[in-house]
Amino acid sequence: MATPRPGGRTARTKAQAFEAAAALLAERDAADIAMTDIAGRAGVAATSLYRRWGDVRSLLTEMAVERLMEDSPLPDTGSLEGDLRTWGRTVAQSLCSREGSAFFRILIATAPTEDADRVGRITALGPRIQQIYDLITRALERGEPAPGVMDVTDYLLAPIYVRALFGVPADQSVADRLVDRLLAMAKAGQLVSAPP
Amino acid sequence: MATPRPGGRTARTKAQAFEAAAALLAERDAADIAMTDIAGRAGVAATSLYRRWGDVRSLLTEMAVERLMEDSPLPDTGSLEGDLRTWGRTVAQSLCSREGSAFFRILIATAPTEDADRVGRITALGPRIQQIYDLITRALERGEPAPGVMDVTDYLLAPIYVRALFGVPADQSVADRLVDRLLAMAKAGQLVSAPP
DNA sequence: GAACTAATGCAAATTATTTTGCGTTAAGGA
DNA sequence: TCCTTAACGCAAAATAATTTGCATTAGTTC
Repeated sequence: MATPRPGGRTARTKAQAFEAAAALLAERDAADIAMTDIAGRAGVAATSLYRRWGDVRSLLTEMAVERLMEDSPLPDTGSLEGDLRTWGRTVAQSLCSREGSAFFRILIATAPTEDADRVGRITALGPRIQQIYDLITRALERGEPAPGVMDVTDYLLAPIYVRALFGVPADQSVADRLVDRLLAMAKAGQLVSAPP
Repeated sequence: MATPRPGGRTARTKAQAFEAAAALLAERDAADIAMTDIAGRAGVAATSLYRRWGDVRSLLTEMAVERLMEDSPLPDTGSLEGDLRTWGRTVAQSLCSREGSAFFRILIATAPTEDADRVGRITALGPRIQQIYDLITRALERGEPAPGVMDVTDYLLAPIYVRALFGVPADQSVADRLVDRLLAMAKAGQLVSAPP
């Protein structure tokens, strides 16, 4: 039978490969990174990488997803405003750093275009959507009025994403302003407040 | 002296190459397109393409920029609301089509990460920013109150871009709703109205 | 700690990509 | 029309990327 071995050596190889990939991505463009380069810096045979990931794209994508998820955990401040503010700042800081921006762009660049891919593309957006959903659900459970998931996506996440993609700096004040306006719109009753 | 020859044959080669590139991009992922493939479909020698564009990335980028600019011309309806609505619909339709989405992702994927690049990355965003600027300037000259360029970017362009990138469909009603809320915010005085 | 085998490394073979040299075609100006 | 030469096509050479076969290492189970 085929018994998988996630232990010791395998995990070490993956860690080395991901670290090398991240380092290379920090110094040059994704399109200029070859499997050979990653193998060389990681101190690993290129054959191993080919056998495990098939091609550079897959390796880079997997690495980027893993790294991006490590950042921006879900806060719990007790109020929607506090949660959104904290989360917005974290996301902005994570994505607009040089590293975060590169990871994010990798996800978009490598997302397949085909039909089955829609799932793949949403994968990149998905986890954050889930976080938004959780924040809103908690607010509604507390009895607070809250905007819909798509509203938060449109008016908080999207502006941050666009800044990250195009290299426009986004500090805390930018995130704060976005949150302020989102909440103002929600209070003015302009956004749909759909309970889960 | 080196006299450039943009005429006949040169233009034809470029047109054939771009058409082939666009066709290939419609059926497979950008990373799976080789210079050889484009040359083959275009009925052109690969050497010519290498000599002119250097690599596949440059060719695809140049093509995508050209094609994206052909769409979404600047409207002039006489009112800011009308202009924004028309323009928003056009941009949404252009970017969220299968083809437009692929072109747009190419721009982001191939934009260099380095320092000098900031210019390069903004290139993709730039033309639309200019359009926004023009719309707003016209409105202010008519005496209409108008939001700032970054406001339109954040609340109209960014949501559309994010939908395009992640494959979320965006029809006219989505664009219309975004415009409505943007204008509502502007009227409520929440947005900075900075004259040029 | 011995047997089993997934995962790795290494070298050679294979395939794909990119460059180079040179003859040919055709645009642009006289 | 004729001349000049930019842009092209073709074939061969040079590089780079990927695959394959086999020996070796080291988790995992018993």
